[in-house]
Amino acid sequence: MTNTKLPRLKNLGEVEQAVMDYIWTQDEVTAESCREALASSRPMKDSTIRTVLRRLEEKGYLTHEIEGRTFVYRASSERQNVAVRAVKSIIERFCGGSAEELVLGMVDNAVLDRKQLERLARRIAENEAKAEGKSTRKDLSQQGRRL
Amino acid sequence: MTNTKLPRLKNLGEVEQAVMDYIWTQDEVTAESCREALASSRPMKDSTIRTVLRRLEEKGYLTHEIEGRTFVYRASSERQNVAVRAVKSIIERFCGGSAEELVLGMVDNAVLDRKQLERLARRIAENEAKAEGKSTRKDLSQQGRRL
DNA sequence: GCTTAAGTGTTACAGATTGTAACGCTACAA
DNA sequence: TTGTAGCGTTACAATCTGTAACACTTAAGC
Repeated sequence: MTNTKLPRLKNLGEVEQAVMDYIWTQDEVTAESCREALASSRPMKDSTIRTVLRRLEEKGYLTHEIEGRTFVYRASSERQNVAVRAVKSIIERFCGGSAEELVLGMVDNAVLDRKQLERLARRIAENEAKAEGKSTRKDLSQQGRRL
Repeated sequence: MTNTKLPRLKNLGEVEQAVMDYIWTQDEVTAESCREALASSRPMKDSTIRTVLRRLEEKGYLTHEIEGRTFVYRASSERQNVAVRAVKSIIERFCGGSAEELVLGMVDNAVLDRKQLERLARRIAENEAKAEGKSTRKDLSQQGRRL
């Protein structure tokens, strides 16, 4: 489980990506807040940004609720999960399914710090010990992480 | 260094991706070998696959040499590097540049095994000790890794 | 109640990307 | 010298993206 091969996320265009990048830094956005935020680097009419948002929702990146009569969008999954999902797909494609070498590569390429990695390993090992199977550990993603 | 923000790799279409996936499992391919390999899941005329290969080369994913009169393609960068690069871009986009939480997420999501992670950390720590700054450690990517 | 404005839905459209391939040219092999 | 393996050129439709106008709806103010 958690292993069901989800359909590959559709590619994002440049603007779409930019919008997602912004949204991932926010909790929620409206068309307007979004438009304003990107205005400097990317001026758009409001109908434009709304189209983009709608499309992103179609592609499964966003959901919206209606607040009053305003659409409030938020990233449909947590960033982390999207990230992990994306990485997963990379791992499948590039590394024949094994993440190990990838992480090594990340260290080699200074994407990840050796110390960080050690710390992670320790941290996980500890948690491992305590948790001992009861919490799926999935919940961790909810425990106020910054990611 | 190694940190120069390379231009975002262009998106790949479905077939393009499939072709790359295949090529990444090979050392080198020709249009024909490629076509055959994908034939079952994706029959293509040879002119088709050749167009795809050419486009992939344009996008910087492949290079070719001429052997006799045959184009021999190979992935332009090592898989690992491409993977790391891709992951890097994900990290930038999703995680504000920090890989740490991502890796945690990978563990949470069973992408990476806790044991693997520990092993990695150890392995790296050891290597670290020996290497002690002389080899950039970049070279490791050359040391006959399976990735 | 009527008017207005904020906010959504619908529709359009051009340019780029992708998948697919026919055709034509060139050079090596028989 | 003739077929043919293999490349180069060109095409074309479908889809994707960026961009936006315009029409519709409804809460709010007059």
